[in-house]
Amino acid sequence: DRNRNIKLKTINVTKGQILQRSGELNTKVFTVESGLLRSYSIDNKGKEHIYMFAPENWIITDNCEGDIPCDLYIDAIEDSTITVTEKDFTKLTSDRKSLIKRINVLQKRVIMLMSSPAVERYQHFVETYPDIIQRVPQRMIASYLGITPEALSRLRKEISKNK
Amino acid sequence: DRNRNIKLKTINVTKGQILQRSGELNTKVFTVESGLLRSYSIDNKGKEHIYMFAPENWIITDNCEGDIPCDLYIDAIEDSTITVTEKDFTKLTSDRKSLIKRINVLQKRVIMLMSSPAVERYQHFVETYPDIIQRVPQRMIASYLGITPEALSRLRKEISKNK
DNA sequence: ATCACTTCTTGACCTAGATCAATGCACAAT
DNA sequence: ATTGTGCATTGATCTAGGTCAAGAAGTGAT
Repeated sequence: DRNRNIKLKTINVTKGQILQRSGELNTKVFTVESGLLRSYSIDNKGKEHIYMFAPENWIITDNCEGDIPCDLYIDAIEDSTITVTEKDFTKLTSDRKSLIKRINVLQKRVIMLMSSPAVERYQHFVETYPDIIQRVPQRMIASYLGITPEALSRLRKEISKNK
Repeated sequence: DRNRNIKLKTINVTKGQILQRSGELNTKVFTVESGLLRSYSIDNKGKEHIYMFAPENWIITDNCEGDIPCDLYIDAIEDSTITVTEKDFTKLTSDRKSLIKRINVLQKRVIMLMSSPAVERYQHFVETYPDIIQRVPQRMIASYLGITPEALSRLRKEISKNK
């Protein structure tokens, strides 16, 4: 059984209780036995963006790797009973690792789509995939960012003006 | 080695060549040796939305399960050399299955955030998680959908008017 | 019962980004 | 050279959804 080597405990939490904060290092995974948890990020204007809800039998965690600080807060929307397990990074197959990395990228993308304006999404894309920019037409970058080619053209102009 | 039992072949594709269409059943995973692929969806107005780029060493696939039709098109942005493997659903651990299911949900969410207006995202949410609606305040639903509580209130009113 | 607190709703106004249409530009084919 | 054809840019206008502010209605604590 895959849980043989990871610590596991069951705890009760009350509505509103925070289990994890953004910026913390964290290696915990929460499985909801009963109740309801949520994970969310807070943007630079202080606005909350819910990433997921976790009712009975769902698993909720920030998909951050070992030494990278979390992006998400996790708290209880209802009084809940949950089991807490530690992620065991040493046991990950390379295959699982790449799935987790993929989830990570998607997590960031979802949060950015909800909380960042097009300019920031573009800048983040440029920093993260500088090589891709050189290789694909701008309209495809626009399509990836979720905006029109016209909008991308204008915001690029704006960026270049400001420096 | 995890590839022992899955077919694997290397093929060359030319720029513009389509490897997979939305609506098809598909169990293939493409690994890019050289070149550049992309996956994308087409919304009901005929507009493309790029889900991901896959340059050298990236893996690209529609995360659809065995008998569910794909949402994504995959094609080549540059002439590319890729290896094709078949997904082997029989070999999945329950653990891997749940990771894949999670990626699936995220994939749908990213695409919807890029291509669907708030009303449709709300309706999709209601259909997918009818129980959650009952249990969380509306402002949290709004936060999950990426809109303000005011906007959600108004679009709900609009929906109820139209029936 | 009343006060405090929170959620939801509504209205007036604003803005990021979409849409539509025109123009310019590069590169390929003849 | 010239005629596409697809891409980027620019301008004018429009709209979905955001912001801000003010009620209304529910809920719990004293």
